[in-house]
Parts: sequence; structure tokens; C-alpha cells
Amino acid sequence: MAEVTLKDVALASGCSIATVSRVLAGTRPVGAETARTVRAAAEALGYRPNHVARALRSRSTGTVGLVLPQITNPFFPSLVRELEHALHAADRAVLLADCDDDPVTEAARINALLARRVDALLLIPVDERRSREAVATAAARVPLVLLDRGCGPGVADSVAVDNVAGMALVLDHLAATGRRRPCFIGAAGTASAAAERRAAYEAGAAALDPGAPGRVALGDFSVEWGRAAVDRLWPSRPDAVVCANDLIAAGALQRLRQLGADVPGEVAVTGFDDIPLAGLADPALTTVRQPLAELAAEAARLLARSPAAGPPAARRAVRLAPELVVRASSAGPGARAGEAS
Amino acid sequence: MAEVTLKDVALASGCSIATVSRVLAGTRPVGAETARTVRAAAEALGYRPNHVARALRSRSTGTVGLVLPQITNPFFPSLVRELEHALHAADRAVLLADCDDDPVTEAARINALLARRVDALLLIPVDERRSREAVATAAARVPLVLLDRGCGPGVADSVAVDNVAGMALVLDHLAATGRRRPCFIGAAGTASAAAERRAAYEAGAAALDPGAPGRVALGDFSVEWGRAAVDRLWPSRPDAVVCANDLIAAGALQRLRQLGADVPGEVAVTGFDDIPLAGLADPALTTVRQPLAELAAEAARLLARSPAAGPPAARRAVRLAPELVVRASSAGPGARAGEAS
DNA sequence: ATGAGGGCGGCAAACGTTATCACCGCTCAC
DNA sequence: GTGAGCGGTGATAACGTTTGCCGCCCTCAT
Repeated sequence: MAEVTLKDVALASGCSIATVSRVLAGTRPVGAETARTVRAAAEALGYRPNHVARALRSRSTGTVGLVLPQITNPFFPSLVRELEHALHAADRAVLLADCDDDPVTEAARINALLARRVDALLLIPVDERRSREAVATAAARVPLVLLDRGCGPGVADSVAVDNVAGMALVLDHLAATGRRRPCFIGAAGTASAAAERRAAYEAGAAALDPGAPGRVALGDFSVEWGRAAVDRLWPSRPDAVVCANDLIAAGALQRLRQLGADVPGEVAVTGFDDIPLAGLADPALTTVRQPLAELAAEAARLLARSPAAGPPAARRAVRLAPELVVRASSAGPGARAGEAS
Repeated sequence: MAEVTLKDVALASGCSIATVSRVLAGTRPVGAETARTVRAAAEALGYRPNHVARALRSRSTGTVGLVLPQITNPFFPSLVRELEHALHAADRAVLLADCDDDPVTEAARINALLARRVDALLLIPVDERRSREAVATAAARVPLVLLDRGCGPGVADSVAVDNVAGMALVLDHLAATGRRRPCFIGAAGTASAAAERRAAYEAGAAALDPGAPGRVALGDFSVEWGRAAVDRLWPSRPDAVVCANDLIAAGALQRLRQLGADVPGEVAVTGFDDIPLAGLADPALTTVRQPLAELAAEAARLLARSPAAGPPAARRAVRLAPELVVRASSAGPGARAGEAS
């Protein structure tokens, strides 16, 4: 039951510790015969390498920290899943940290992870501005990749969905299905997702109808705000409600139904992110799906880069193309509610 | 920028490495004057202890593995959040592993975590039977606490909600609001949550109405099954549909509405777990809330115990009391749909 | 005065690996 | 025939801590 170490295997296979290490780690070529003997001995003794010792010596823990604002935000679990799988495939373990949507605990968690000597950090910043300092200092110590949301220019590498393209998909779809009077429920603040989606809507809607690009209401990314915004926007009778994410859309949908509006007959509703809830809403929500697996793969790839790599200008910002998922909530204006599905 | 170690601090403060270690770790009493000097030096140099070296020497990484079936299951994120917080409060980092609902990858992840020398394992087993072996061997190596679901008797300590009590709360509530012809949509299989909730329903319903304890349909814990089960059960016109979890209930609700049933006027629907979706459903779902924070705290507490602690008989199985959350989906039979809220 | 005891502090040995260096024996080319 | 080159191997020094043990000095009781 005692822990079997390299020394034991060396003893049992009649060669030196160094050789055993080389065989097992494959660091350097080693004689075929010796290799076989060593492997047999290791197997027989049930040797399991000690990652801690390895980490101490090689100065690399094979561990990456994953820091996110709130795991309970329904958009994150799917992303976390993809990240976990991508990283595990690269033999890296994931140290999870939940920030409670608070920049202060975020900084604390980052430090805790750094103290644990993570090889790299994957981070979804809580706030564009208030996360910046902690992120910047962390980025100076380990490779760091920003996910989903940005954090100011040149702070670190980042990978996210192309919000502008996504919003364009939505507007094109609405235009193609005959909607002419859209409005937008978005989120205030400078967070990249909020700002980009908002700007993209305004640009796209203006192109759609130069005369009246539709009203815009700004709150936060929540169901409650979706409900409240509908109360504000519905009186002007838009024929499409474009929402900055699925939570807002879920709230909007709920309130519209309570108000007796016919979705999608009278008004279409669209979301963004394609969280699991989107397919379950009634009517099912048309939305923009993020390429989660690709985002994760790209993030994992970026992580391989060196820590203080070059000047800030050298930061990369990867943007991946989203996909439109058309569901019942945006069926043609003539359609009656519930007709789809 | 080079890493500052105990040696540097020792040099700067004019005492030995051992003393510095003792001051910083508080292992043994040390002179007040010396302590101050050391602390000042450490502060000045920006010393940050190396957890890896510490782990190697002290044979404890301060890390626990969290293994779960599928982070995308909407019940888990809230639980993960509580666990992360509870563990962080105890200065332990969380290594996350997602099993894709597959016992084989589950075993692989457990081994990977063990190789990383986690101090303990927190595990939500994928399957009552097929997870058993991997769990048992893991439990022999480190303290292991089973969460939410059991895994056979005496395999490891476990902490979960009291499913029987929860189901009783639901049935009492339904009886009190005049429902007399309940039915149950549950999950097949031996998983503890499925089996316990099913058994509890049967016992409770039989007590409610000895003549006809209501029909039971068994599938899995999914929205799709909820929809399908309603098709099977609705023809017999129950006045309450008791679901084994919220996903099933969401599906049932959706299908019932499609069929034109009046919820809750004609038929009440209840769920279990109180996932975020429950409050968003329409009508909002009456359900049983799990005491997540308490579950997490209890799990963290149990983790402190020793590894191969005593005979299997000594395993503890903590059960915590749930809470009934009454929402619109089970308002009195006389109520019209949408009247609540 | 002297021995016992206790509070502090230092030395050095682990912990289990990987990395550096040297060495050995062989082949090949000159 | 000898030196260079090279694949394979072994000693051994790190990596940064914690910790057991010893020794110092000061105090107090005898």
C-alpha cells in the first residue's frame, strides 16, 4: 500500500532511476530491451508517477485555472464542458474558480490560482473595466486567454464569438421573413458582448430601414429585464423584438404572452447564445448559437503560447463565426402561435 | 522577476530557512522580534509560497477533485457553485472533471484526479451500479464523499437531500389543495434519486387514496420524457402530475399546454430540485428546493475525515431536509391559468 | 554554583521527480 | 590504428518546502 516510486521501479528492473524516468516520460531514446524490462516492472509494481514531484522539478503543473463570473449563468456550463474536454484531451487539469460576479473575489481567485502555480489561466472577466488590473497583472505571470468577453484592448489574448456577424444573421433573417419594425432589448455597460451586439443591431437596423432603425432599451442580461423592457417597448407595436441574449428573450417572450401578444404571428422574438433554455421556451426561441467547441479548442490552442509574449500589440483576438438557429419564435408573420413544432 | 523563495527571505532577514518557514506557516512559536523581521522581509521581497513544493513535502496538495456526470445538467451548476465556495473558504482548490454521463470516462477522470494527488474526492456518480467499482477503489485511496446520488450501500460517505421527505411535502401540498387523482412521471433505473422519489410517491399516494394510488410512468430525467409521458398519462385525466424532477415537469407542462389542458385549473404539475428553469416556466413550477448550501457545507465537513476510515459499516449517509416551493403550477383547482403572479 | 528545563533557532534530511554531465563502448572515417 | 561521433546509461544535483533533531542560552530551583 505504500507509495511506489521511481526508485522502487529502478531497483526492481535493475537499472538506474534516471533510466526509468526516461523510459516512462519518453524524454530521451532508450534501449528497446531496457524499456521493456522497465515498463514490465512499473506495471508489476503498479507504479503511478507523482505529478507533484514532477511539477516541482519541471516547473509546470499541467494545470490551468478557469475563472468565471458565475457558473450559474446558464450560458457558461456548456462552455465549461467544452473547455474541460479540450483541456483534458491535452492532459491538463482544470482548476475551477467562481467569482460570484464580483471583481474583488475575482482578483482573489486569480491570486489563489496563481499561488497554486497554474500553467495558464482561462478567464471570463466579470467586468470590462474593473477586472482589467487583476487580469493585466496575471497576464504578466502566465499565459492568459480571455473568453467570451473582452477586457480592454491589448490586455491579453482573447477568443469570442463574432457578435457583429451574429446580430447580422438575426437581422437578415428577420428582414427575409418580412419583419420591418424591429426593436432591441440589450444590456447597458461597456462589456464587449453588450456593446458589440448593441452596436451591431443599430448598424444593421439602420441599414434595414434608414428611416426608423427601431427603438432600443438597455438594461442587463436578465430575464427580469426582458420582462420589464417589453412593458416599455410593446406599446409602439414592433413586429420583431431582438434581444441581446436568451435570458432577456425568455423574459420578453413570457411578458409578451402575458400581454396577449401573438408570437410569432404578431411579433417575432430572437435571442442570442442558444442556451438550453432557448429550445424549451414556448414558442421555441430563434437564436444565435455560439460555436462552443471551436471556442474551447481555440482557447486551448492559444494557451500553448509563452507568458509575456511580445508587446501588448501582439495580442491576438480570435473571433469565431456563429450560427443562426431558427425556431418557432420567428416563424413568418402570417403563422399562428404554436403552429410550428 | 525571478521567483523569490524561502532562501531569499532567510538571507534578507538574517535568519535560517527553517525559521522563516515557521514564521510564515505558524507551525511553531517563534520570537516576536524575529517574526516581525521575517514578515517584513517577506513582504518587501514579495514572497509567495510555492504550493507545489509544499505539497510535495507535506504530502497534501490542498486540492479536492469534483467529479460530476454532466455540468450541463441544469441542476449541477448551483451545486457546483456552493461547493466551490465552501471549499475555497477552507483554502482548498477545486479540480473539476466532467464525465459526459459515461461511467468509463468517469473512471478515467477519477484516475487522472488521483494521479494529481487530490486530497479528497467529491463525486456525483454517473450510475448506481456501473460507477461502483471505480468509486470503491478511489474511496480506498482518499476521503471520498458521494453527492446527490448514492452508489450502493457502504461504498463511501454520502450526503444528499431527503427525497422521501421532499416527495411527502409535494403530496401533502396536493392533498391540502384538493387534488385527489395524482399520477407520477419518474425515472426508471436504480439511481438513488430515481428510486427513492418513485418509492416515496407510491407510498404517499397509496396513503392519500388507498383505492387508486395513481398511475406511474417511468422513463428518464429529461424534458423529452416529460412530454412523452404526458401523452401516455393525460387520457386518464389526473388532477395532478407529480414529476421526479424539474426537467420532466417542464416537458410535461409544455405538452399539457399544447394539448389544451388548463394548468393549474384542471391539473397541477410539480417538479423536484428547483432548478432556475422552474421559476421561468409558465406557469411557474411548484417544486422541491434542495438545501444546496447545506449540502455543500456538509460535504466539505465530511471531507475532513480520514481516508480508509473504519469498516464499510462506518460510512455515514447524511440526509438533509428539503423545502417546498409553491408556485403557480399548483394553485388551487378552482384557479384559472395565469391568475397567480 | 550547578543541573534541569524550556523557549528559539539552525542544520540537514527528506519528499519524488527531471536535468545536467560524464562516461562507456561501439562504429566509422581518415 | 587512432580520434571523432554517437546511442545508451548512471551519478548526482537541483526544485522549494517542512520537519526531526540537536544545541544554544537564559531562567529557575536546588
